[in-house]
Amino acid sequence: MAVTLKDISAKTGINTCSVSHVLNNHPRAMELKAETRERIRLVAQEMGYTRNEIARSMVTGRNDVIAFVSSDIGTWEYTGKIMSGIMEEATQRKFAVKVYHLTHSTPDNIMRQLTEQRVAGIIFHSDKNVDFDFIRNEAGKKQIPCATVNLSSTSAGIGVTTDDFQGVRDAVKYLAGLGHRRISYISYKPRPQFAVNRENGFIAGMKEFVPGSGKPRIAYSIGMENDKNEPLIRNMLSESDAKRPTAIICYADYIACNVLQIAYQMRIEVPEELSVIGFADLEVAKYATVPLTTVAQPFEQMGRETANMLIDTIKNKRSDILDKVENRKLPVRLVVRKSTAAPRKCGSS
Amino acid sequence: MAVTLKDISAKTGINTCSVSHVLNNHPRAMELKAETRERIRLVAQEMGYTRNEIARSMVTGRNDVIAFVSSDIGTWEYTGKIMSGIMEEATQRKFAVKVYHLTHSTPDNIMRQLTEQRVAGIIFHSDKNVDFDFIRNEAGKKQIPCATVNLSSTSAGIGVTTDDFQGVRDAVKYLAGLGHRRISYISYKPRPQFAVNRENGFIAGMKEFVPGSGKPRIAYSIGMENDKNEPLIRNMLSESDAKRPTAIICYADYIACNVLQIAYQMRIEVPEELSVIGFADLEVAKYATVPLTTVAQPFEQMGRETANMLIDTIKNKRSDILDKVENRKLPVRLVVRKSTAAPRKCGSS
DNA sequence: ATGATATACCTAAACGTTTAGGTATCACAG
DNA sequence: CTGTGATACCTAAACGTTTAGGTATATCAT
Repeated sequence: MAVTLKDISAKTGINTCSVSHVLNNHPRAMELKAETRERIRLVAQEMGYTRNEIARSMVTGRNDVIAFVSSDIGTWEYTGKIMSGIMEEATQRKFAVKVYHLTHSTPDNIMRQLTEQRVAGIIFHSDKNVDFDFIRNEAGKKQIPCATVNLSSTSAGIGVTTDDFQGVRDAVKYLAGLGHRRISYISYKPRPQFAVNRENGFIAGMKEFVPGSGKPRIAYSIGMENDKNEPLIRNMLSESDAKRPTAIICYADYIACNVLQIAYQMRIEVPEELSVIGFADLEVAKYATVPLTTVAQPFEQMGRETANMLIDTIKNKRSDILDKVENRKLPVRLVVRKSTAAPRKCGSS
Repeated sequence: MAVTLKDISAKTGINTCSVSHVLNNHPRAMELKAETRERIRLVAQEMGYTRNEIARSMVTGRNDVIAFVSSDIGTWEYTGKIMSGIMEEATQRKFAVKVYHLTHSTPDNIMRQLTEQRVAGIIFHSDKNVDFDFIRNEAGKKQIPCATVNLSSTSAGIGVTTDDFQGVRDAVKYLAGLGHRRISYISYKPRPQFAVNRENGFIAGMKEFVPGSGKPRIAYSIGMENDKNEPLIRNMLSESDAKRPTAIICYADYIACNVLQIAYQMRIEVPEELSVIGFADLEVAKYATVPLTTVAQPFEQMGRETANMLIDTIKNKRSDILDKVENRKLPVRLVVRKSTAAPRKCGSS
């Protein structure tokens, strides 16, 4: 169907391998007359030749494709940002990206596809740690480099996350600076690694910046669904004025939005009577009716750096490098919007 | 490196092609003794054989990969949902999905990659119509089936969108049913096809359900950035009580959120004094402080149906089918939340 | 006239499959 | 004891590249 080197060879009278050399700018193409080279290029152009990467892959044994395996495509908005970062880096380094959705397939099924298709490396991304171990082990056996992104697992390998600890600690510092002392934190119940890190950031921040504030006040959400958090938050905001927190930090923007919703229903004004801080900086933060102060995670950069590390590993592929451990924690940044202010009673106003 | 058919052949003493037949459950495998088949399978298992799809692709001339080409990865939250739908359908039909980001590359560069990598079909997705024509033409020349998703272009080909007209018309109908008569609409200035369709839905709805309401009130936003719409909206809400709209329908959820923000700043209560309706049903709609009534688009379904149509085309590949025109408009659904209610003055309350 | 060197090409083989066709052995009918 | 058909395999070639090596001709010094 498509034009092949053989077709060009037939038309120019030059053998396929010389044609190949010319069209790939292989050094050996220099052995041919400049005029011949020109003629080959011209004919290739005219006939609409595009090289067959599949055939090329077969003979070179390389396949410049990385796999992005995720359980969260279409679930969380940030997954798209991570992908965008991966794509940027991959494109720049001449790698293509294939996507695999864990939800539509079992891990072993995906692992089979990945090996059959001879992907050069795997980037894994999931909000559940469980699936990963299987993929990581299998990839290890098959010598396929593997990295994780936004997955703060404790297991070995290469991976990129954000500095969750620092993020919440910074938030506490900022609130303390505004004069807040009764700060509560909403954490996440199953306590995956990232939730633990954020929680520890809160505890450390309170100890450091609000000394003498006693036992840190932490409540546990059990998930993102809107209604699940309502009792928890309502309870938190129903305390007497003297005990009620003047600020709440949430482990996620969505939870912070829930707080805003319930505060609104309870006629508690934000930020005058209550400051609220989220985590992630999703669109909901910008578009909340009172725009949300939040800890912004650099999702695109996470994607870029993960792809970068993975492709490095692929390119220096040696078995010892497959066992390398490198975890990068990218710094996060507090974005101050309108949901935070100095507390009413104690302070300047 | 990896185990090949030849290795299995060597170990079992059976030639590669018979081994191939067995491992692919090819009918001709039946020519072998059951015992031999078992032995081959066992050895393959033991040696950890996984077939090389690259080699297979080369000899069969097929490559079960579809390309998702988008300019919006990481830009709009719904892109992930569309992808998820595509992946679901593709996985089920044994196709892999490669992703290409228009932003990190030029259209002709991407088109070259697509042909070099011999993808079987292309799904195109962009908020700008421009890029598409080039890709569509080139794909046409190369006989690569091509479909669009969420791109209401007027050009030929296969594509899936939502029924934008119906969506806004339904929204008007619903508001009219609540007793609203002064309904304004915020449209989008460059007026791409989808914006025109939604606008026409508004005009038709007003004519049908709010007869005698005069010239439809339409304002034009010039984009999504928060600050760009503020003067427009502020202006709209600053009219005297007798003239101010009691309801605003927006062409997008983000704009509706802007309306909520500004209404809040202006102390106009939603929904008591103002009803607001968005379009898309993104996360911001659920998490707005007053959860937003909006027209929900079935993004995942769009993805599924697009992939479905594309793969059908790939499988019956004949040149005449490449010119087929099929545009599906999926129905949308009004999701009523808390940003809409009967207007205060005229009506039940 | 001989050999060395450079120039401008060409050939053969390989990558790992699949496809289409071929063959050796045996049982059994006539 | 010849021919037919089934059984259980095997061989050769192809897909489109790339890699490594080979060769024919011309040029020039000795």
